Amino acid sequence: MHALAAHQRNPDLTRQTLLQAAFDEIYVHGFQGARLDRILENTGVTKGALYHHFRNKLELGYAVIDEIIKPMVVTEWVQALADTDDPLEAILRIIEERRKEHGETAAVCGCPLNNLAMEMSPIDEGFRRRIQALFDSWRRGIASALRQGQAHGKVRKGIDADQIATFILASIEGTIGLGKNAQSMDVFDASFAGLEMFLDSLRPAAATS
Amino acid sequence: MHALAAHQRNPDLTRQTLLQAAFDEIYVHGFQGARLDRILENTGVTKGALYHHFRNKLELGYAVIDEIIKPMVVTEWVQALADTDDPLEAILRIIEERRKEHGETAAVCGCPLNNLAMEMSPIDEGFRRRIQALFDSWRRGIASALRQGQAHGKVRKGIDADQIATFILASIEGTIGLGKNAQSMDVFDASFAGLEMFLDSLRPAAATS
DNA sequence: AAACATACATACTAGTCGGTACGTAGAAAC
DNA sequence: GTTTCTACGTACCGACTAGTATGTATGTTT
Repeated sequence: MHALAAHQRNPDLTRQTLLQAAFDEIYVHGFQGARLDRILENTGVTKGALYHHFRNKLELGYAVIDEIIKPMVVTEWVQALADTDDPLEAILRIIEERRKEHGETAAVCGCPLNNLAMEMSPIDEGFRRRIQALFDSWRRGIASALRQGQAHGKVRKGIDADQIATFILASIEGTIGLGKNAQSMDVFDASFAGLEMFLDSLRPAAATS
Repeated sequence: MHALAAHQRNPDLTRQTLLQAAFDEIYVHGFQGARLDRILENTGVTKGALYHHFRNKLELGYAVIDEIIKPMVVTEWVQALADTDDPLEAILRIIEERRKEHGETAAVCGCPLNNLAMEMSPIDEGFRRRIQALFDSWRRGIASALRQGQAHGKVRKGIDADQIATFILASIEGTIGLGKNAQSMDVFDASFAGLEMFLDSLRPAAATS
């Protein structure tokens, strides 16, 4: 609360504070359930400031995707997979890292991108397109990592990297989603073990390491 | 619109009409985004009738899960899997059946149960518990079908049926979710092909059929 | 230091939406 | 046929909420 100092002036910080608070609010309540007043209360920013930086609620939502969620996908997944020789191991490692880092919140609130996808895709085309673009770059990141893995003999050559990447992404989101609903790590772990099994089945038959 | 005749009296029909319209409304807009006025407009039922049958919006939402969505899960999945010897083939068949039957709507709006799970799990415990119970029976249905498949030599014996069932369920929901966002069958098909591959990997090594 | 644009702050509004109060018509009971 | 309960119908309200109008302080330019 009151993250900004009393009467100092710092537009970039104000904007960033609003974006982060909006992300948190949307993360828990969804976009439609998000209340601007709650964002203002949590930041100490006034309504005038908010509407100075963003034209309306929808633009704020779009900005959250473009400036908060997109960098998350890029750094946590696309870049993290860019230079790996063993994508199958890397994917499992990233998931476990994220679980430790985000902790309880992620278990309860799930994946911010998928939440918005489920809520807004049928309702608002602007949201849908932005979200689809992110899922697409995420999927392409996995696919090119898989191809790199194939080149290094860590992944079977017979598989269609794009197809498998899509399924891996779907499995990850599904796993997070089930865990979010159950709010128990057991469900998440069970599904995660299945994913691990599937990824193992993508290894070349002979050489294991 | 105006699904009920002018001044005829039929409380059971009125209630059912409201439930179905509420389901449709929630399916598209989510529970928070659902508007009672729109439900009334689409049915021709008045507000007095609605509040005669349901105490408030939340109770209506609960009733939609208990009386509309739960039967869906039971008939379309639990019962459909109950008496099969080859669950892997059955799962693929059910998904394709559902795709043909529900058609465009399901592609755009996804899985009603998963939508509510993503939206309401962190917000309302009553929703969360009901949804979790449905996912649980769904998962148990898959697991017992897998065990039956193991008994009939259609599924490898080495696997943990409960674990794999959880992952299969997660993959299904993830696949539907990605397809919903992309609104193109290509994405759905790609992920579906991956699921098919995974299910194939669960077959016994030697005997194929 | 005057002029101007940016970055807020405050007060208010128009509209929406869940919910309620109250009335009434039809059906069942007696 | 009167009472009584169920099943609605109508009108309205209070709370909330996105958005706005307008004022003002701060930094920048010239």
